[in-house]
Formats: sequence, C-alpha cells, structure tokens
Amino acid sequence: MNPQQQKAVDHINGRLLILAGAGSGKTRVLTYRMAHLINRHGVSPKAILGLTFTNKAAHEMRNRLRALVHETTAQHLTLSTFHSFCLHLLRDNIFRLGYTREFSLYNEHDVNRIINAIARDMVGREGSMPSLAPSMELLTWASSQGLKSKQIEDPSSPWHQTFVQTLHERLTAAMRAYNAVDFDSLLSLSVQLLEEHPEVLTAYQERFQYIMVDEYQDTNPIQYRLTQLLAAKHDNLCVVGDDDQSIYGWRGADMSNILNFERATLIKLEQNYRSTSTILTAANSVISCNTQRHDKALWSLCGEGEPIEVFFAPTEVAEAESVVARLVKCKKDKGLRWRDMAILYRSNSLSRQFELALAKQHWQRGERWVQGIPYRLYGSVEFYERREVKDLFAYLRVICNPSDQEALLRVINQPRRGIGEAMLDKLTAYNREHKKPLWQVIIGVCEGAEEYMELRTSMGSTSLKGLETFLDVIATTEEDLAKRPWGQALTDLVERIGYKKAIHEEVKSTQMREFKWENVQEFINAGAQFYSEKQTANLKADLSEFVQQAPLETNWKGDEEEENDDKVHLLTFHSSKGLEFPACFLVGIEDGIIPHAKSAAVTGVEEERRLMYVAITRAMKHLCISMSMTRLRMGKKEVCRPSRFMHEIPKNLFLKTE
DNA sequence: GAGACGTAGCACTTA
DNA sequence: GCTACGTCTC
Repeated sequence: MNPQQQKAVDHINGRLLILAGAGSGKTRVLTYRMAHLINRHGVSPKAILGLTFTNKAAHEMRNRLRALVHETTAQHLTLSTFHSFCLHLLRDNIFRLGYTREFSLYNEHDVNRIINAIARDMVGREGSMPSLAPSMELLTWASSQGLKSKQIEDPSSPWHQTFVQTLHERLTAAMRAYNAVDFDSLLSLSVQLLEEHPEVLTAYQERFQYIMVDEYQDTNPIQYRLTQLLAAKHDNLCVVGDDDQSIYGWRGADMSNILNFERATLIKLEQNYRSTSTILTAANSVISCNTQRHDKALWSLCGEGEPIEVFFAPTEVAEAESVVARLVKCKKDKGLRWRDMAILYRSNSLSRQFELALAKQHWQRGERWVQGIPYRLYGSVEFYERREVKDLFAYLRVICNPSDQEALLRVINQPRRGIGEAMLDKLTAYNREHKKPLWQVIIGVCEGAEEYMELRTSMGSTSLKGLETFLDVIATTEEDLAKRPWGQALTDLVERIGYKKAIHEEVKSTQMREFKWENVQEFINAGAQFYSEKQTANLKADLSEFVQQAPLETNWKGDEEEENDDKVHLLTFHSSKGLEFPACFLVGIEDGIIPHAKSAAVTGVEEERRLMYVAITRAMKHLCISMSMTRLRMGKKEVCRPSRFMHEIPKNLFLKTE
C-alpha cells in the first residue's frame, strides 16, 4: 500500500471520496478496506454493502477478498451490481407496490418492442410510422433520471413532447399490466419503495452500516438517491471513482455526483501501477484539456518505456492489415501472447475490417505456418439475447407470470402454429378495448366462453387450433416442471414444440444450426443446474428466480474460461474500461469517429475526450495509434482527418511509422 | 380472398 | 431484427 491507499483503507467512518485514477489500485484499496473493517474493527461482514456496475467487478471483488478474509466470511458480504441488489430488494418487497414477486424483468429490447407496438397503435394501422429513434432516446433518458410522464420535456418540439409523454404514460401502464419491470425501473421502484415504506428503509439502513460504491462517476440521479437513502442512518459511505473516466453521460450518468460529493474526506490515488510514463504523459495531456474535472495527474514508476507508435494508412483495409502485421511482430519480437494484445475502437462497426484481416493473416505457430489469428470479439450477442434462448425463456416467463404479454406474444406463434399477425391484432384489440389480460382473452376464446364467442367465430380454424396447442404446451410444461427435474421437463418442452425442426427449417448454414442447437442445450443445462441447486417446493418462486436473473447475467460461460484462451481482444473504448493490456492498438482515431460526430451535440466533446483518455490508459507498455486517410461511409469514399485529440498529445512522444 | 409464411434487402455511436 | 412484397393454403 502506498500512503494514500493506506489512508483510504484506514479511514472507515463518515463520508469518503476516493478519486482513483486509472490503474491506481482501486479494487485493491476497496477489498483491503473491507477486510480491514472485518479483521480490525470487528464489523460483521453482513453489515457491508458493495455496489458495482458490472457482475465482473462484483465477482472480482469477492475473489480478491477471499485471499484476505475467511472463505465463509467473504460469502457474507453483499457485493453486487446496483441492478442485482435492487432485484433482490424488489423480490421481497414489490408486493407493496402492487406487483407480484413473479414479476418479469424486461431488458431494453423488450421495452422497445412494446414502445413500437404502442406507437403503431397511436399512429394508426395505415399511417406511416415516423422514426422512433429520437423518442426512444428521450424515453430512455427520462427513465434514467426517474422522471414522471408529465416531467418529460422536449423544448425543440411541443408535438414531440406530447407524443413522448403519451408514449411514456402508456408504456408505464402496460408494464404495470404485464407485471413487468425494466432495468431502469428496477432502480426507480426500489427508491420509490424505500421512500414510501419507512419500515423497509429502516431495515436496510440498520443492516448496512458500511456502504461502498464503485465507479461512482457513472451513477445516475436514481442511483444517487438510492445510495443516499441507504446510507442516511450510519453515514458511512465510501465512493470510489474517477471523474476523468466518466463515459456514460449519454445514458444518464451524472458527473456532478462525484464532482460535488458532499461533506467528504477526499483522497486522491495518483500513482499508477499499469503504464509507462510515456503513455501516462500522453493521457494526462489529453485529459488536461477538459475543464470539468477534479485536478489530478497520474505518475508511475514503470519507467519511460517505448514511444507511442503512430501511423496513417491510405484506406481502412490497409489500416487493419498494418495493425495485424504489427500484432504478429509484437508476438515475435516482444514475446507477447495474443491475449496480451487488444484492438480498441470507438464504434462496433469498425471491428469488421480487423476481423477480416485477422482471419486472413498467416503466422508461425511452433514449426508450422497457420492461417487466422484467434480473436475474441466483445459485445457480440449475449447468451440470453440469442433468439432461441430468449424464446425458451419466454415460455417460462409465461408460465410464472401469465400477465407477461411481451413474452406471450413472442412465443405464441414461435415455432409457427398458424397464428398470424392479423389474428394477434384482433386478440390484442379486444384485450385493449375490454381491459382484459391477453392471456385471459386467449383462454376465453379457446374455452368458447359466452362473451368471447363473437371473437371466436371470427377466427379461422387453423388459428384456433394453434391457440389451443399453445395453451396445452404451457399447461403441460407447468405440470412437468412441478413434478419432474427441470432438465427433463425442459428437454420435453423443446421436443413438444418441435424446436429442433423449427431451427432446421429456418436456418440455412449447418454451422449456424449447430450453434443454435448448442444454445438450446445450454439453456436446458442452465435450468437443470438451477434446479439441482434449488429444489424447493414452490415452483413459481423458483422458476421466477431462474427467469429473473437471466437478463442480468452477462457472462454465462464464465469469464475465466474465456480469459484463459489465447486470443487477441477486439473491443470498444467503452467496454475496455477497467481492463488493461500490455499492447493496445487504438484504431480509427479520426475526427468524426472520435470525437464522434453525433456525440458533440448530445454529451459534448469533453465526454469524448474522457473516452480517449480511457482508451489510452488501457495500455501498459506498448501503445499504437492509427488512422486511415480515407474511409467508406454509406458506400461512399470519404477523406478523413486525424482526430483533434491527436494534437493534444506532445509530438515528442510519437514514433511515426509507415 | 384473407391470412400465413418465406424471402430479400437493409442496417452505421457508445452498454 | 424489421419491413415490404410475392407465393402458398384454407
């Protein structure tokens, strides 16, 4: 521990702000501080709460803690993401707000589908749909800020303001009717619950005597309120972050939370243990151009190291090929493994050229020449997001929460069973007009209840049969899950709906088919494993727990397995935060890409500069920055200029190459 | 002929 | 993944 780190560990009471620069040992300080509280001050591990933004950070913290305290002690701390913490809080208490414990958890994609449907209904069947992108953006913003419908503003267009307010109102009503909660309302409902139910708040306040928040610069107003509420009694709130690494303003993070943290002791961690001084000088001089920041400068004892390599390529293809050639050279000359190297870019679309170049490249493995450098592309579709997985989860969602109309519509005709759009329109129109849950409308139609006869007779025999089959699948699966091991019940579900055949018919390439089928198997395995760990008597409670945690679980296969693979990393600047690599290649460093043309108007150039800062500070020893002089955009060749941030790095740090 | 379904074309900031 | 459009089926 350096003196500042030690001070942060020892300072245990009251409000503490730790400004932890990139690579300054932030996680180390946090975990030592937790261990210190337990070992030295006799604090119960159950009284400690650590909130993070990613599962990875939470796992990492617990893992490191295992080395410092007893294994079982480490299990007793609450170390989780904001979202997962709120999920558990709501599971126990959401009944107080009129939802049931089996509520469905929607991700942004689910919500967008609902918004689309509402907008379609508002515009009318015939009317042409305006682009919903601006409205979606405003809605997302509103929910990250915890706004009510009437508080949503769009100064530039009164019409749009009203439109979005109405959308928001109807969306909120729909979510309530579906007994569903999205990622943002996971947080806002938790705050609402704590504010409206003092007995719940008191219980949480009394339990958590020491609260620590990681990546505090990324908190939004709701997360701010949540931490304030939880910490109000004991006031032992320690927040850690780096205002210079605040790169999520566009999704509602409010930097003033860290800039104006009240009544706090301030400790700055400025010694960097990651990078050479050359890399840090470059990073410092870029970030010092920002005005809104706590003043600080990173320094390191890692030595000066190599200069920063810079090159211009004539085209994006040439840029990718040059970068890949340098990877090979790094491996050969510096003895780096593939996994020690990363290609970083501002937007996902830039990855394509590099994937192609990596696949083409020949290199020497041992005695042999082989083609294709192995790589790991971050930000590809998460397991839970894959269509087949999402479909199967949707069946389970319908079983534990039949009000979940989004899930219902997703699988009612998947695989196809003859219920088309026209029929679904009729059903949902009835559901809206008569304010009956869609699920009940379907049951009513199938059973031929009096009030549904008119609707029933208007439907074709194929559609009716399809509905009956669907209801039967749901009922049988529910019975199965209640009395048999889930592994078997889920296998039967997949069999019953003929999913293998459906995949076979729908997907052309053998490789893709196999991939999808593997995902189905993986889904069944996940269910079987959950069942073997749980096995309580209450099916709905268990099933809903299984279903609810899925969207929050981002790494199904586990990071460790992936991290041990020897592969080059390809990732965006955003997803690189918190990581480090011996060699980093920053590509496409051109004006319009970074700073991004669309960003200036939204979150301003300072956030883009912070993003550049984050990217630079990922590099430990070797940093290479590249750009292309031309680039294809929408099929047209355009001339590019180097990013303005390049001019903010002292020239003497550069080594220009071809 | 209505409705279901298959196919082709397009997508371009960041989680 | 979404939309528009052509073809197939009840």
